[in-house]
Amino acid sequence: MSTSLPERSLERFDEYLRRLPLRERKKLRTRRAIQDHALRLFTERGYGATTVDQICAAAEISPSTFFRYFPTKEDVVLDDEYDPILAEVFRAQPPDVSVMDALRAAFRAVFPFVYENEREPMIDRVRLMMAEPALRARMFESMRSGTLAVMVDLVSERTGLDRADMRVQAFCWAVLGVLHSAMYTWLDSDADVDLPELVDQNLKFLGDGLPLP
Amino acid sequence: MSTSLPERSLERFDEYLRRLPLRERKKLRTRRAIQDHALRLFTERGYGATTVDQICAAAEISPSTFFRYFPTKEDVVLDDEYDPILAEVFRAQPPDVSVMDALRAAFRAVFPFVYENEREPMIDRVRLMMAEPALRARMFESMRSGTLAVMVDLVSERTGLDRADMRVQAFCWAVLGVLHSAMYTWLDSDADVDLPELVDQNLKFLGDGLPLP
DNA sequence: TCTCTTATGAGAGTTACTTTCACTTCGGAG
DNA sequence: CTCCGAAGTGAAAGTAACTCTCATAAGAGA
Repeated sequence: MSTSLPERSLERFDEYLRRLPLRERKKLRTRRAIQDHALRLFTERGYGATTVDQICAAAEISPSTFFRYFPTKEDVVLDDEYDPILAEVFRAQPPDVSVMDALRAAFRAVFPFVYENEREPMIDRVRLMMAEPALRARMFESMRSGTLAVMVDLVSERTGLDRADMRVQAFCWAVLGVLHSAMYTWLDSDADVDLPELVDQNLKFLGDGLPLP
Repeated sequence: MSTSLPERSLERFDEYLRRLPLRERKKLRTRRAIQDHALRLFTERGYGATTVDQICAAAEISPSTFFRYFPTKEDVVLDDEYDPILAEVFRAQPPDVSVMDALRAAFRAVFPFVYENEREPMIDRVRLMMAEPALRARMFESMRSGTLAVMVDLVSERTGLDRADMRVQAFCWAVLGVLHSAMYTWLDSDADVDLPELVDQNLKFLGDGLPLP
């Protein structure tokens, strides 16, 4: 297995691996190898121009193994798993904090996490997702079934409203909307501005009723 | 060509056709035939279970013709073209009307239009889009590059703000979010409630700053 | 060391989509 | 009316993303 890969915080990762049974260790390593090689090939020669077979050759696995790890080629790029953190921080907010402010606190906690730990690969990934229509669409679908569902849980829980209540749904969908907005704005600035800060501003602006001149 | 199709306001359509040169007429008829047969097959046996070849057989065309009319199988279901109406009504609003209220007026004008004219096929289409993840994702992408872009134009035009201004982007993305919310709520009620009304309520709620108890 | 479970690889098959090329048909100019 | 160019169409072969099946190999537990 080639070692000329971008190594996203390798020490921490290996330390984490050491505690797992060998089988799990190999699985995680394979999974990560596929992702790393795929991301590298995508940025090198483009998403559409890279075939699954090429990724497999680079990662030294068979195509059947590829699809055992990732149901589709698109899923290699989409690897969010930050929703639990979001939920945890949100629930830890004292009850007198408003829903929007609790959400802002939660995002302030979750975004810096991914932002600091693997900044460059994340920028590559987001840039890739925005560049490829198919990936953009998949990311939306992923956020809809993931982040949105979590937010609906949290908001209905905190307000006592039904999950199906129009206000809960509208609130969460609007938040999802400005999250997308923040990501686009962030990318347009070439990741120059601070993403957590941007998200926070967007949420505040949303809570203020989107006042325009 | 079979005539046992759901006939969406056929008289009006034929009247419209009569004014076009023969070539355009045939093209539109072929296009519509593909869509009708596809939608019928999709609802009968499911989206994934229907192959393009089956659609072609039903519409009596060749697969190459199919892809000449629709770049992908998904595009058969996505056939929005209401953004111009939205823009027109929005621009017709007097300058003292707020951005959000102008938008509400625009949506009140555009939604009843599609809603009244082809109610049943539209419900089928939306239901299909929501049921199939791939279609959901594509619809988002379509609204992002279509409706959202139009809204950004309109809002920046009316406020004098730059299109890239964070407030313009956040505003439009939030609106797009609650639009999605309204569609989901609508479908959950089995299209029982009034969609235009639902959209209007959502926009008002958004403009009020999403007040939760 | 010997099973038993589970990950993997090989290969064939399906389907969405692409590309090319020859054929037909329509619309207009003379 | 007729011919000519443009445009729609179909047949067929090709690519790539998946899917399925089955045989093999490698870790886990006794």
